[in-house]
This record gives sequence, C-alpha cells and structure tokens, in this order.
Amino acid sequence: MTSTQELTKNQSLVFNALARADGPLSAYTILDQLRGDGFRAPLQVYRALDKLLDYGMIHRLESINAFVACSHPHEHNHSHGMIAFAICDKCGQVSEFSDDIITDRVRDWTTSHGFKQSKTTIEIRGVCANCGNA
Amino acid sequence: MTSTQELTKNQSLVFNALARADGPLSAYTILDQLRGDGFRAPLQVYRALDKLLDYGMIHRLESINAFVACSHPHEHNHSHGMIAFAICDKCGQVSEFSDDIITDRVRDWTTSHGFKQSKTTIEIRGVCANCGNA
DNA sequence: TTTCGATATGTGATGTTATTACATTAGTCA
DNA sequence: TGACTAATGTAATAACATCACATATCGAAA
Ligand SMILES: [Zn+2]
Ligand SMILES: [Zn+2]
Ligand SMILES: [Zn+2]
Ligand SMILES: [Zn+2]
Repeated sequence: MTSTQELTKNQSLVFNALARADGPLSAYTILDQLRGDGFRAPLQVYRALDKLLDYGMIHRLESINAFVACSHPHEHNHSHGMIAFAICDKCGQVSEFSDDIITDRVRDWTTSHGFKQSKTTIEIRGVCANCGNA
Repeated sequence: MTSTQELTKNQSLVFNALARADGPLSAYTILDQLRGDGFRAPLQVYRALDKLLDYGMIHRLESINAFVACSHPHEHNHSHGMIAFAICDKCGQVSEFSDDIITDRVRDWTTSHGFKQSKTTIEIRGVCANCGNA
C-alpha cells in the first residue's frame, strides 16, 4: 500500500491533486478541482482522504482543516518518530520535520502517565523565512 | 486581565461553563448550556471564547474543535513554555503539561529555519490511564 | 455634561467542514 | 452461481465558524 499505483481511481485523483498543489488543500477545494473528473459530492473526497491517511501518503493539518501530501514520498507511514509541521500563515507553505528528542519527551510523558498515545499532532503556526523577509 | 472578576457578563458565563465542565466543550455545546442565560446565537459564544483565549484563560483543542479551561488558573498566558495536551478519546479528559525540552527543540528548529512562530499546537490523542485499565 | 471612540452585544443570514443513510457497482473467492 | 468485501454515487443533514449590520454600554476628552 505504499505505491501510488495500487490506489483506486478516486484515491489517485485526490492524491494527485494534493501532490501537485504547492500547499495544503481543504477537502472542498479538492472537490472543486475534481469536478471535471466526475466528482460531485464531499464524500468522494473524504473517503479517498481517509484511505490516503491510512496509507501514510498524506497528512491532515488539524489547525487549518486541510490536507497535504507527505513530503517524504518514499517512506510512507513515517515508521520513525512523530511529525511536526511548520505552517506559514502568509503563503501557506508547510514544512514537515521530525525530531527524535521531541518524540522521546512525548513518549516519556505518556508512559509515565499510563497514557496510550495513538496519534500526535504538532503544528507550528507562524511566518516562514521567505515571507518574513518582505 | 488575569482575574475572572474583570470579565464581561458573556465572557463570565462562557468561562464558568468551561470551568465547571469536566472536559472540553464545543462552542455549540456551550451555546446550548447558556440558552437559559439568554444566549441565542453562536457569535455570542465565539466572541467570548476569542477574548478568553486572548487572556490565556482557556485553550482551544484543534484536533477536536473544542475548548477547555486552563488547568493552571493562576498563571494565565503560560509565560513559560508551550503547552501540550493529552486528550483521552474514551472519556474526553484532557491533561495539560509543558516541557522545556520540547519547547527548546521547537524553537531550535524555527530559529534555524528563519520561521517566526506565533502559536504552537501539541495534541496527543489516545487513551488515558483510567480508561486503559478497563 | 456632552460628545466621541472603543468595546461589547443582539440577530439573521451565510459560509465552511464533515458525516449519516441508503442505493449501487465492481472485484474476490468458494 | 452465490456470497462476500471494498469501493462508489447521491441526497440530505449535522457540526463548526464567520459576515454584515444594528444597537448598547462605558470611559475619557472637550
Ligand atoms: Zn510525511
Ligand atoms: Zn510564507
Ligand atoms: Zn493552560
Ligand atoms: Zn479516559
């Protein structure tokens, strides 16, 4: 499930929309982009997004209700640590990175508190280097 | 601005609704709870929430579209580091903590990338110790 | 005290994001 | 074939959030 080839038609269409975008897209923006391909209802987008999230090919940005293609295209599912996103509020660009020490600190807290973590969101909002130099 | 006394009527009503709740509440849940106090429209809630967020008295949980009273009632605005939330998907309980090392690591990344951070979200979803022992 | 500006409020309409419910279609495997 | 699972199509609805405009409240300046 880590190759674009095995995707269904709708999943491919949604993934390609995200992959060619230069930033995150909302589900309804994707829907509008794919009307020419036969998309008519939000569920067609959301169902594909759910699968792509499962496969680790895209990420959901909780703080802006949008989705972005994973920037590590050949290592889906991020078997390494948890992922952080830096989101520019000016231009919308998203930088994805992971940090082992943050991963460790979060795991330390959860284990010491008996908390079984399933998914962790780290989103840094601000202004990127390009936009800050304006 | 760090005392409940200086709040307006609507702000007090919304804050008290969150303070007496045992977990996060959505804006519309708050609205329903306050209909008896004269609330009729979402904006009455959202405007109060915005102010309370400004004052640091409440937090917004991005991953569940809900709001929670700050669990550090006497140190609003968290002049210390950034805050992380552990959210139990079973019972809804939220634990709030901050970690200087995580704060440092995030700041290291942002400064080295010229990214001016304004607000950082860290939300850990999972199952708390109580619910995990079921 | 009157005037003014800033803040807060009331209300309806609208915009945006996500899910429910049900019917249909397409592939898989006895 | 039949039975099963996954994927899809569609309409309706739910859940979350903001816009636009009118009104009210309060404190400082004149
Ligand atoms: Zn990724
Ligand atoms: Zn930017
Ligand atoms: Zn707090
Ligand atoms: Zn729990």
